[in-house]
Amino acid sequence: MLSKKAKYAMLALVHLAKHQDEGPILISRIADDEHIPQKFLEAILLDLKKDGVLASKKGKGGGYYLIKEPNEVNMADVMRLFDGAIALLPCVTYKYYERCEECKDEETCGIRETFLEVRNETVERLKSATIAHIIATEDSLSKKK
Amino acid sequence: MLSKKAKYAMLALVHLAKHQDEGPILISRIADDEHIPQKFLEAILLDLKKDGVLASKKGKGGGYYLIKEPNEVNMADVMRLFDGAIALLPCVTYKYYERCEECKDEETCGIRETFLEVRNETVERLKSATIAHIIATEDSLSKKK
DNA sequence: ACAAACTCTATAAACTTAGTAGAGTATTGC
DNA sequence: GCAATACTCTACTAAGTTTATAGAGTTTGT
Repeated sequence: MLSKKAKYAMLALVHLAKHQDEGPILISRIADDEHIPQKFLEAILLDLKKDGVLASKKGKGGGYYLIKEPNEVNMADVMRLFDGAIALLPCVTYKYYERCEECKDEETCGIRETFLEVRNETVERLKSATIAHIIATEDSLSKKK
Repeated sequence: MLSKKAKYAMLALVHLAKHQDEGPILISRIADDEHIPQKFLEAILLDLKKDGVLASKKGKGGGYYLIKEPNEVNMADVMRLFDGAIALLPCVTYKYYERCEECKDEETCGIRETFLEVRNETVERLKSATIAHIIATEDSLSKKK
């Protein structure tokens, strides 16, 4: 399962993209609008800033804003930032690779092969899910309704 | 991430399928061969028994054995049994459905839509990953090597 | 100077995971 | 019938993670 952190981060990013033309957005506003505990959100936005997705301005008129284009920020990266690996087994991750202690032969492990395929599909799908794509999806879902 | 329970369950099931012709298999043998803590494995096999995948025999000559065909047992079911939902968001699961507290409108949520697609792909892939399929994969990987 | 607003550190409750201990129950072989 | 074998059940626990909260600190604009 996605952590609350990752989920909140995604909501905040979509919010920031939607209000990109309004200058810096207050943490308190995002927290209110998206129903996220403010103090918790502060830490999340800070992480996104350290990761180079957002920037902030202090003092009056301050707030957070996107510094990447909405089509350059994808859910795979967000998920990795907050929840670590996307794969369901440590032996099929790239960045977080870890051998399974109980594994006899990784190269011929059928379970590994299965979860490698799942991982690849998921990563591909999440990479194509950019903020821009999510907003477009929401527009299209709204029209149908 | 997959829990150890689910991983161990998969290893045990593959083991049982491979030795299906030898009658009941001892917990201790599976634990030794697959490098799984025995006491932990006992609980896992019991769960699989309650779920109707395995049966057991007590006393001398006893042990566990498959009562479903290897092509009828898939990793989606195993994962659901031990780890709950396969989906990454509670709002896109069928059996474990839960509304996201912070969600404004589920029907038009772009994040939900993304993770619904991921879920569907993953479930499909894991359903096709039966024990029989995993063993066949291992055979084919061994030959390549 | 002062208020606004982000930043940083510390702490904690609740929950989950992974595993252990030990007594209990059923079955087989002799 | 009895001893050995092997699964079953209940209870417990250590460690780690998640989801926060509290409060002091720092920077900026006017």
